[in-house]
Amino acid sequence: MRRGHCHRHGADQPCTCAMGNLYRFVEPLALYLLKKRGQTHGYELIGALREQALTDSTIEPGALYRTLRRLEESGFVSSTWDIAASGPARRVYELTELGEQHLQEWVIVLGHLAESLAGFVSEARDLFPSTSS
Amino acid sequence: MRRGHCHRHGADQPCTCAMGNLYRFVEPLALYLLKKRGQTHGYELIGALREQALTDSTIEPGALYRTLRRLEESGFVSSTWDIAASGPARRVYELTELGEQHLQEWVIVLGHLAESLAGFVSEARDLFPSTSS
DNA sequence: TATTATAAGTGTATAATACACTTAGATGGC
DNA sequence: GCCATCTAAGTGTATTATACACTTATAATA
Repeated sequence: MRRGHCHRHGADQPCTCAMGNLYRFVEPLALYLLKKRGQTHGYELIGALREQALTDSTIEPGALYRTLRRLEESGFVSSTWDIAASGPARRVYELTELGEQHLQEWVIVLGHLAESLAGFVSEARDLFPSTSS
Repeated sequence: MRRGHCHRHGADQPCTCAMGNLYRFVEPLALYLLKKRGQTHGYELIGALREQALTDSTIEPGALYRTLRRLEESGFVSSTWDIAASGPARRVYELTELGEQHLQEWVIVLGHLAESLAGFVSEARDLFPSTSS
């Protein structure tokens, strides 16, 4: 997306697309959804991510599938093929013990980030004269 | 930095370095500092960024200099050379009108992100049994 | 039989970061 | 005068994350 032009969300208000590539937090979101749902497959997570996204950009299927692959290589999730269900075979993922720990680490890191961002936003707002009232 | 190993912050608690490449928010931080300080040069901003960083990783000189260059190409800042001061010549930056608007957009976007992150962290914490008490 | 929904990807370009390295002016110690 | 150090502004290049398009294949439905 070219900076300053967002065709998806219009010109009503600035959105992450128009600000360049913002981190989408695919990894912690995937770990969180796996923890919450127990077992799931990628395609189902794609739907869940449409409602969970932390920015106003949606997370792409490609990004999710690659992230799941990497999480498995790192030992944070394990997968098995489900060929019993109707439709194409599903690769069913599950959090490992290590993955649970990793999610908890993400929660700590993102907690700090949320606080820092809130503080920054508050300080930055003070630099501009209030337009309301 | 290899994931899971942070030589800078030790093993006391998870840090952004060990979680992979997290967005460092160099652009909004630079815009904010320029708004706050009026006129500054890159080297001074590097020092300021050491105290303002939103993650526990410091922002690198290389990233800042490239960001300032890009901001100028986009018309968000303007620069002039200061050869009067002692030492090597300084490229002195200043926010433009467009840059002020862009900073305000960043504040809106990061405000939303801070809220989303705080909500996510809160929901994720609920998935783990409390260890305290 | 053709279309659509489901499911899991790959290809490839751009963008952000990580770490190392370079260039060059000024200052202070010897 | 010479060398180390501080100041200032970069560049080189590899890795990681994202963006968007595209492919493959199974099953259900019209």
